[in-house]
Amino acid sequence: MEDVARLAGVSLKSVSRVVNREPHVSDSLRAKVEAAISALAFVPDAAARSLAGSRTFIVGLLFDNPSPNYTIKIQSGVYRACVEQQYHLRIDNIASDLPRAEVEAQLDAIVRNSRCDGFILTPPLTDNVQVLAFLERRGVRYARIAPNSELGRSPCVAIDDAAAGALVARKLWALGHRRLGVVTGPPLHRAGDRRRTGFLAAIRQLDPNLVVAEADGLFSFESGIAAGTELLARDPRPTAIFATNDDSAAGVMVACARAGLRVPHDISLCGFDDSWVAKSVWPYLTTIYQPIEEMGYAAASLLLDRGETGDRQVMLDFHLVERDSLAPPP
Amino acid sequence: MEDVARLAGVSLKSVSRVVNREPHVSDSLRAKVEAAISALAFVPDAAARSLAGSRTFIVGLLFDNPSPNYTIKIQSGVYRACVEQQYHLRIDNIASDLPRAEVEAQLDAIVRNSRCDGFILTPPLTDNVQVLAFLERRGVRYARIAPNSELGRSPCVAIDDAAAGALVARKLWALGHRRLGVVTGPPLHRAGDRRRTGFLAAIRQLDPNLVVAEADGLFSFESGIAAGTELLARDPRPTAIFATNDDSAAGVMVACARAGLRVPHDISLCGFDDSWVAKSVWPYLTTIYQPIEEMGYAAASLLLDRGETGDRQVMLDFHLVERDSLAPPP
DNA sequence: AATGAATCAGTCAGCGCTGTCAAGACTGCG
DNA sequence: CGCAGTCTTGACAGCGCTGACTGATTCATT
Repeated sequence: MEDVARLAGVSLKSVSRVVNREPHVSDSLRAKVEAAISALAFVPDAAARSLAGSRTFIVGLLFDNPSPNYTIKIQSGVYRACVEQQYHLRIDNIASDLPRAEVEAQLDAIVRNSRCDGFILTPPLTDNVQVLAFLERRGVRYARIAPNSELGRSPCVAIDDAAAGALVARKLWALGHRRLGVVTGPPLHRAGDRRRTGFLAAIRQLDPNLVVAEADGLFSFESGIAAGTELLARDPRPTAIFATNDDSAAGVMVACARAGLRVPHDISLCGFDDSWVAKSVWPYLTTIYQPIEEMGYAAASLLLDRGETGDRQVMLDFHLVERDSLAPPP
Repeated sequence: MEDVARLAGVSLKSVSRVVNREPHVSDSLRAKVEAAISALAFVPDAAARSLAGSRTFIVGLLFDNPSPNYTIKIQSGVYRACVEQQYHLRIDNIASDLPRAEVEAQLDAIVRNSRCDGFILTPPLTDNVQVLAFLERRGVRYARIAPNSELGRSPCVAIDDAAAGALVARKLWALGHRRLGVVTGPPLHRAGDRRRTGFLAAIRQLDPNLVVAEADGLFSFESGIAAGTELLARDPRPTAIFATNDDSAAGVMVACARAGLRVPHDISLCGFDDSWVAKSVWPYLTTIYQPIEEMGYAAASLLLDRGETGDRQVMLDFHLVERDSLAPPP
């Protein structure tokens, strides 16, 4: 930095000002310093910056019980935002299904050790009030991905799960399906439940008397097989099933195959997530695309735009990815 | 740290010595300091440590074109090792299929910005000679995961892919299969090729005259469908197929279903990786388990045990996970 | 024209550690 | 017993930056 200052003919502090984009710097000075910086390929020392200043230039990404596909996408989005803003990314796992004290101990260790400037919370952590309270008590900034409670409490990014569920409902209806089934998500997964209620509400609007068959799933492949089997045993048998995530949809597909039913000829199937499984099954799964990578990116941006932009809540778009698992009823 | 020193009645430097496990520290002093440290729940400041010392306590994990399942497992292993050794983990993606200069530019930025104490390379980066040379030129330590060339060049961890291929061969043989097929991996994937050649060599040993049918795959689901379809069209049709990774095995399974063949009753199928797909298909896939998480852990340990243990090359165990896709020939 | 407020640039201490050097307390050996 | 060599501890500078402060201008206001 000293070299930069000397080359630009200014003080150390001025270089620091330019690097940190501080206000009250004249254009001419900024230009001189920037020229010197690029001439010398100067890279500020992160350690010194965080030692001297209060920021650490590290963003912490907190996962709990991560599912690979989801995790990797979130991570890459957050990473992209970090690179853009010259931040570093730190990943931490935490087990939130332990007793309260232990969860706090883990968090405490992470917060103390990492000294992150802020954290990004993913589901189901994102709805864990205990975690939120802890972070707030410590005065740590955080942004939440796909929260389903206390939206206004902190910056967060999500999609409208209910509207997405409704979109699926209208799509199946438009194809002519009138005997419908839904595979639910885990009891505590609020987003999953919103997909379901959005779906049901849209159907109710289309035909108040239509009863939709429901079977409990856990967002896993195995639970999908079980739920699918259960649904296929109903009389009348559904002609279309909406599984509220892709993994359980893949399970339903297996249940169909075992029941001798061809997708989509005999039965239509729609998933949710557009995760990697959607293209690891045959036929390829029609599903709702969630911009997971974008959500990570948006959350990190929210966290790093130090309150400058007013918009603390970002709703992202979803859409239906039409592949090969939907057709009119037989 | 000052508080710790005061409480223990020693100098700052002595606390530093204990924290850094430096030699020539008496037991009594160490005990005093450790007591004070835990009494005050002292956590050394990473920024100050790296500013004052030469180390940064950061490990960089480099990915190129990551596949979610693999990535997440490697990452969690590396993470575990980092936590144990009080290191931080930094993740970086690099696109290695660009022109040489651009690859170097990316690496340069990462190395300069992150100031990592060392890097961990994953495939296919792990075999990229250009990257290795760059890192060495910069004097940066690195460890490689699953390399397939120049093993002695740096610390690395791998499994014996050829032996694993041979294990599959003997297993299928023992079940009575004599008409065999193999789905290969991408042309440049050395580990995949070693699985294949290990398999072929073992078969040749069992019966020098037996010809194994081969079809090209790319480690993807889609390529597995194509390769499977091709193999099933052969005359005589194989009674058992070895796909050199799980994704392509899942594709083969679809090809079987489309050909009206039931796995494992009509045809046996074995994958490789024991990735998450292996339990997202029906029937569950019999496959070779690779300790991917352990590989990450071992690589990080290798990197952080600053040359103290002599063993610079770690071979990890694999094993056959017997699930439901193997049976005697019909 | 005089006053206060805002803008721009600089000085310097110090963030919390570790490396270097040095001094004192031992040890073993002739 | 004395001396060199080793072990154990401490004092102190300084790593590369930024925050707080200060002074010199310029601008807006009455």
